[in-house]
Amino acid sequence: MRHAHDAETRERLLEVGTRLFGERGYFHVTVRDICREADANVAAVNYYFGGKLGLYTEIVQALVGSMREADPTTAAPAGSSAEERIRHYVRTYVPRIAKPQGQAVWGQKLMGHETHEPTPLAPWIAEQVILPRVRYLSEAVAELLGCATDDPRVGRSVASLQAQCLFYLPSRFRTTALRGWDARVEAEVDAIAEHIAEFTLAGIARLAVGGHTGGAS
Amino acid sequence: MRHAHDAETRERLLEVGTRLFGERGYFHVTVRDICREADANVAAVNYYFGGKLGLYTEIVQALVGSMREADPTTAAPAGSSAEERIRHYVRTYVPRIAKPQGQAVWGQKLMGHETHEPTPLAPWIAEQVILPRVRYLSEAVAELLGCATDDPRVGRSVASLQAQCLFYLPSRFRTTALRGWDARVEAEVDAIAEHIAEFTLAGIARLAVGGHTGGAS
DNA sequence: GACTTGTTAAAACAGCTGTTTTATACATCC
DNA sequence: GGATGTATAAAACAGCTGTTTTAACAAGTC
Repeated sequence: MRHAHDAETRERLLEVGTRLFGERGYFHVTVRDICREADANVAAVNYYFGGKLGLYTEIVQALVGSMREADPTTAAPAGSSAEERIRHYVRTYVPRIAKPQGQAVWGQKLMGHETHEPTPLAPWIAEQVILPRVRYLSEAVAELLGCATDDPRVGRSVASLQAQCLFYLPSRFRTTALRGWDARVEAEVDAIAEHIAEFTLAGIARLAVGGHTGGAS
Repeated sequence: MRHAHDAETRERLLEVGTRLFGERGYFHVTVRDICREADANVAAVNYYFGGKLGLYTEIVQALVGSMREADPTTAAPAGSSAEERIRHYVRTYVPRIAKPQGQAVWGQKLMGHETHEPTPLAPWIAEQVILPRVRYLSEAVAELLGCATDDPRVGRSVASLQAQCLFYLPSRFRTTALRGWDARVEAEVDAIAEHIAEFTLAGIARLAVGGHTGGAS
């Protein structure tokens, strides 16, 4: 097994760590879990990464990087209308959230864990992943409403859209407590995405008609 | 020994436990934390409740009970229309979620924790709290759509509505990573509730026009 | 008095946590 | 060859976890 200048161990720790942190979140994974599955010694994590948080940091940075590359906000056809951009966002984002594949799985799941048990990296993650997304969506919504991006209706509509998408993040609760949820969602992802897009655009359209900003109507 | 302050320790454990479990979730609270704040011995939890899970169970049962009493689905004026019922639901539910007060705080927060780190009680909680709510909303939405409650559009619309409401559950992530989020939400709860109601009703209205069930358009 | 019963207190328990230490291989360079 | 540096392994570390044990205390009953 041993010796030979493998960078293999370090690599295996990253692989296994990515999967386990994604599955259970930072606090529910032990260094020993990772080392056992990676066929490495308990001390290996400290040797290569200076500690559990060091390993986690490197993993998160890699995942955030790959998530930014495949950002649904950068892939929209140039010159497309605001409505098209929103549809495109939902159509690519929802399937990625609901039944993620490859690397993206762990990135999405890890975001979910950070949501409810933030690590010291949470603020950085928010800045890297959330804010660009919010800015992009805000512009599209503001365009549809014909108002500035700091109009209260914009932020609330973006929240409504994002809330609907994130609702389909696989959650331990729905998996364990609502039998059949995961299977149904997975089978209907595309229809769900269409629903969210249609639902959201209708909501925005009504806000555009109403026009007010505060407690409208 | 039947003195007046007989049940005091037991009571204090329940009080402190409710608060701490609500704040941090089951797994992030230690028996020692509770006992320290309750001025009780470490062994007290086992003495009165048979263990940490026993204490948690009793707390959850009480909270679920109080949540069912104050259920927004039972308070709607009799004979009101489906649209009125939905508006009423959102108007009472969102403020309760976003800036909960009294006992309700911990009930809502605890639900949030169960979502991402379910305890053995999760299935029971789902059955007691989630399902009645879904059934109630499904009926109202089906009425608006003029279709059966098992129409795919119904479940998806209920999910869209519920997702928007739950989005405003105070989350550790948004509190720590998005400065100013909590304050803004708290100041604008009522406007946000109006937004969600309007947004949702518009979405449902469009689905009613479209009419299809699968990947509509 | 002794006995029981309900409650509290302190200590100890075994188990797991992240981390550190110590030792031992191997490879490379001088 | 010996020194140096890298990588692994095993053990030990101090700290915390939920739980259990043991003992003490107070009050009511005989």
